[in-house]
Amino acid sequence: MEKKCEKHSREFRQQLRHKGLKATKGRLGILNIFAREAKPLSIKQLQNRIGPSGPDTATLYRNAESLTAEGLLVKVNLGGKNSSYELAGRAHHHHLICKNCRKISDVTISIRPALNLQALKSAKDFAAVTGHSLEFFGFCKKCQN
Amino acid sequence: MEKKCEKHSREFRQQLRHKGLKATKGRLGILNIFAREAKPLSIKQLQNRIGPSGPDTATLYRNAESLTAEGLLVKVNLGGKNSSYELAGRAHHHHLICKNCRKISDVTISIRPALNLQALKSAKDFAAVTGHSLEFFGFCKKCQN
DNA sequence: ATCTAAATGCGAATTATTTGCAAATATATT
DNA sequence: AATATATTTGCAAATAATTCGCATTTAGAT
Repeated sequence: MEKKCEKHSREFRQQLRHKGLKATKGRLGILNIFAREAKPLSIKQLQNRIGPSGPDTATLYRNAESLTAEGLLVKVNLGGKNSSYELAGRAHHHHLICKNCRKISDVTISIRPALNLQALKSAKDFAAVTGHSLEFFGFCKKCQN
Repeated sequence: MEKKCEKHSREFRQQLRHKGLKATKGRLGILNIFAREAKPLSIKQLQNRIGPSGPDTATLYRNAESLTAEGLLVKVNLGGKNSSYELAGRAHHHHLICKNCRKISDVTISIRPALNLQALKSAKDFAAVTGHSLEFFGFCKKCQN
């Protein structure tokens, strides 16, 4: 497990350098957290995982932004009042959120490629559809009542 | 146009009463704004439309919440850092947002009914999928460059 | 080892949203 | 129409979420 972390770190270090971002301790820490937990995390959650020795809140925000801009993270839109992020590079997927306990499961949608096309056809004043945000809401088995 | 507004107001008044909410001047004003402008509006945008004589900010937030809870408004998730709302009761639709100028167009997706089902099948630890949020991003014709 | 642009910490500033409470008011009741 | 009462509102202040400015530090190039 120590090894796995280091393997990740090495990869992350390369990716960061490749994108022109410095491979700081803080950034590697952030990326490792996301690698360990394949779920969207808010800045606050990220901060809790990293602990008080980690980067300052402002730095976390700045890094979430720069890492997202460079495509190492993706911003996820879970409907709460704060943004969440997760590691990019995983297969394209969506989320299903329990409206009661906020548990999140990954979801894959086979008909997904057709969506952007349909959207573009449906809005005549648009020239391109570059992406979408699709999140599902419901109840997990524990919370069905 | 005066008449249309008043017709709306009468309907809204009934709906509010039916839901057990008082038909206050503020609420009718809010609903009329949303009726006039069939686009998602943030609290701040709503406030600008209503002007300084309208309800207090706190009241706008409270009403957005209560009207959403009772199903007269729907909360929309456009990825910004603040929530938007629009009038419920219109045909189910999604939005396409221009990443440059933030223009919003309505979008309808024919394969939509299949989505929730696919999501449920895809997440084995969930008992039900009750809804989803689907928004598209791209560039409008004016902003394609 | 040195240099430099990029990144960080810290505190303060914004922005977004919520809360407590007294005053106002929409409706049901008389 | 006047009254009673539970809801709603305004206001001010609290909290949460995010951003900014700037002096200091540091990763990576030389």
